[in-house]
Amino acid sequence: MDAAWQELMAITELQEFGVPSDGSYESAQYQNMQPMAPAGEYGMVQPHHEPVHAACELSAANTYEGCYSEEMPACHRLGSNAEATYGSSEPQLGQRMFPISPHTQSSLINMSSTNLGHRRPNACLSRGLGRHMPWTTLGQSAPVRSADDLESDSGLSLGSSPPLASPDNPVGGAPGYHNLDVGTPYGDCEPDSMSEHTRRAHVNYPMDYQSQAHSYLHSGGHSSYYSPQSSLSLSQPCGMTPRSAKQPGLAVTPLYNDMTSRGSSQRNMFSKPQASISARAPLSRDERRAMALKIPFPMEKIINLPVDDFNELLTQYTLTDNQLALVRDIRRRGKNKVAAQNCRKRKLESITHLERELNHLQVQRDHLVQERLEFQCNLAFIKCRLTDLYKEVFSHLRDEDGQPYSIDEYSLQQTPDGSIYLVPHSMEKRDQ
DNA sequence: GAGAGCTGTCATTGG
DNA sequence: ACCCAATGACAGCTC
Repeated sequence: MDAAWQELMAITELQEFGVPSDGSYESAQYQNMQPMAPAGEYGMVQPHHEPVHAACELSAANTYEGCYSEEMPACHRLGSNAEATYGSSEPQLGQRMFPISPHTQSSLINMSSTNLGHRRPNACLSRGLGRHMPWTTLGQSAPVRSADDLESDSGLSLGSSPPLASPDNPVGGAPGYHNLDVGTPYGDCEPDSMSEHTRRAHVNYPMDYQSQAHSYLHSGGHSSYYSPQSSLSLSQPCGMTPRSAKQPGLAVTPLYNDMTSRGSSQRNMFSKPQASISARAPLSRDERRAMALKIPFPMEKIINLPVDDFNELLTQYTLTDNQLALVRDIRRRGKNKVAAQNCRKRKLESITHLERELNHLQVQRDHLVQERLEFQCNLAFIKCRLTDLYKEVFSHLRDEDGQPYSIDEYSLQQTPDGSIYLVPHSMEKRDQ
């Protein structure tokens, strides 16, 4: 099964990425870019259209239907073949997802929203819901997995995690994520159960993400806010103010241009396509969600802005409830992710510190034990020496008759003023 | 295949 | 009441 899948995926990759005749997918992609038409309700549709157009033409009707199987058990899909499967084909999901017909999109969205089930109760089951995805490829069974299945997290720099959250998670405080229609957030045309596993797989297949992000960044992913020119304005400043973003026709891509390392790597994409491809980090689940919902500001701001600034930022845009819910979830998850990282770091540092302190105390204890032994030896030696001196003094003492004193009957005692007296033991007992 | 380690996420708690 | 940081617990993934 795995081998068969890898084979199939390999073919798909050829179809998807082998298009450019010059051998440079990036350049071909870029050159093929065309002014964007407003994406309308399908935020991601347009952005992903051009880059994979050829491939999609080839398989638009069956791309998604063809890439994943309905038959493999959900839990099974998490298996070892996931890398081959998702690494090569899943990332293309975001791309291929959009060029397809509205009907297919609706199906995808349904799939997405369906697949947003809460992880905790039954992650497997929730992932398994992907079975409802209308993608059946060439009648071949394959893991069904959403993009979010392949990756999660709202973080800016780190990998991903299992899906959860808001949209799919009723507990997550994102009520709008269920029963999503086409325009709703998490119904974002983006499958929602990407796992860390696949995220890492994407690292091995950066082309997929790269092309997706590329499409989004440079082909008017935020069609509502940006003009088609934005996709071609490679030399533009990366940052964009929210207000300017609101102005139609401005050539800016606010969402991810502003992102940390990821953003910069994307900016370099055209100058050094191959290098940046391999270096690019995959988009996280929340990033892709944000793109799908056309969130008009960068993840970095969503997560890092102080609450006041964040709220002010939100007031600068007219966001739907779903967008607001997503943004707040992204913020919550992003902050918590950083907090968890810091917490673990502190935990490790604490453990390291305690181990170091333990070692130090053990050394100190050993030293004190050794010192005690030395003191005990010295004390024993001094006691012996004192006994010898005592006996010697006694041996020189004589009574009126010139007879020596018996050490058993007398003892020498010293008074505070330094005087020494010979005291009979009988008197000692009486004094006591 | 089991287990350790890593990571993201959620729930909870306290400031 | 709300926000936030910290943290335990859980689950998925990689090695």
